[in-house]
Amino acid sequence: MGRRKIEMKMVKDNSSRQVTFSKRRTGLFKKANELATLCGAEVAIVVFSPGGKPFSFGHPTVDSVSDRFLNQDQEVPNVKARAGSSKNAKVDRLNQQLVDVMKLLQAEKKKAQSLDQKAKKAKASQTCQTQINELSLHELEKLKGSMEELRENVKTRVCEIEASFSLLLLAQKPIQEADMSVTKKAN
Amino acid sequence: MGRRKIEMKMVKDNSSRQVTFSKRRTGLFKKANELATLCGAEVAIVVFSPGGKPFSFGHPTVDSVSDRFLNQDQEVPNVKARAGSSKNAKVDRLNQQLVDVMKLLQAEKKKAQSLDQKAKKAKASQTCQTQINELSLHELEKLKGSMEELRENVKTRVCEIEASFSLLLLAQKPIQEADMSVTKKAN
DNA sequence: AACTATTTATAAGA
DNA sequence: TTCTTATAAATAGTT
Repeated sequence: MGRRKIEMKMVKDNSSRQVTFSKRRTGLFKKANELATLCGAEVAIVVFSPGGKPFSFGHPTVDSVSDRFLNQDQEVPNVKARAGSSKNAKVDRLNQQLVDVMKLLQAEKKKAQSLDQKAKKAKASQTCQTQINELSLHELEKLKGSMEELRENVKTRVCEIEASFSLLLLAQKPIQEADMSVTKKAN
Repeated sequence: MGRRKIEMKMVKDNSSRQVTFSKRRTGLFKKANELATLCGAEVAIVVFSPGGKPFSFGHPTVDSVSDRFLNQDQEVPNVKARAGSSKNAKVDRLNQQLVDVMKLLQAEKKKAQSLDQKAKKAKASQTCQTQINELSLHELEKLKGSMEELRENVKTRVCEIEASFSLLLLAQKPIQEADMSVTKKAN
């Protein structure tokens, strides 16, 4: 959008690139502001310059928007049980694992509920100092264990899903590059 | 930028506002993509439409960028050129959601660790009956909350993955249906 | 969803 | 860096 049309490739010259970045970042944030103003939309943008400096724009704030994004409550989508008719075994496998995770979560939910109840009981009998002290400590330990267990279980499941997903991607892109973007840091 | 200049105020007409949102959101994401491409910058955008539907753009991914933003101190990750305008948008989306889950687990893990430490502290000061009684009860409540939060977050993520997965399955079917199954519920 | 008259963004240049 | 300006790109209103 200027004197000349430019190719959509990385600007080679370091200095020009910095200039382009500044101008375009300004433009991007302006556009974002207009979108928010005109449409009443919530917008959050985070940008790192080629030099690694962070910039952000948020309406109302970066945090509020990203929070909303991360905690999107969604109802449970109906599981399309297409496993039987599928031609793709890998897909079926992935699907099955998702079901497994759901079951796992259900189980953990029950477990957590019983822990909740015990916690409430403990709180109710708070008047009895000594007893509750020991009890709550006990529950604390159990809760800790439960939490670690839950964390481990979910982590395992996610790893499994991830592995199958990589397979799936590879199957869909026979000659293309492996999807490194999925790679996670191991815990 | 059109037939007429418009005031920078909320568009009143509901229908026009939706149209404006669609057009401008597209433009915003395109600009973001250009910024990332031309300058090698990392960009993450999250937008909620006036109707509450979430949209996002990330280069390399929303999560990698927001993560870097939140933990500003890490080294510069290499930018795997992975534009949001990829051919296989559905796969990209699913891919990203998997990354999301991993990120979530990381966060929860950290949280759980800090809770563990507090629990240990509580245990260490067990000698002081009254104090520990109150403290452990407090931690018990926090653990409970944390656990519920973890459970909810994971559930949500799994739902999202499942939704995208349904999409993927549909996309693989010869007779493709519109991907309404992935439509997010307005908040 | 396409079209186009205009406005806006911006690549070069100063 | 900031400003100027010729031109490319985005888009508001229309069909």
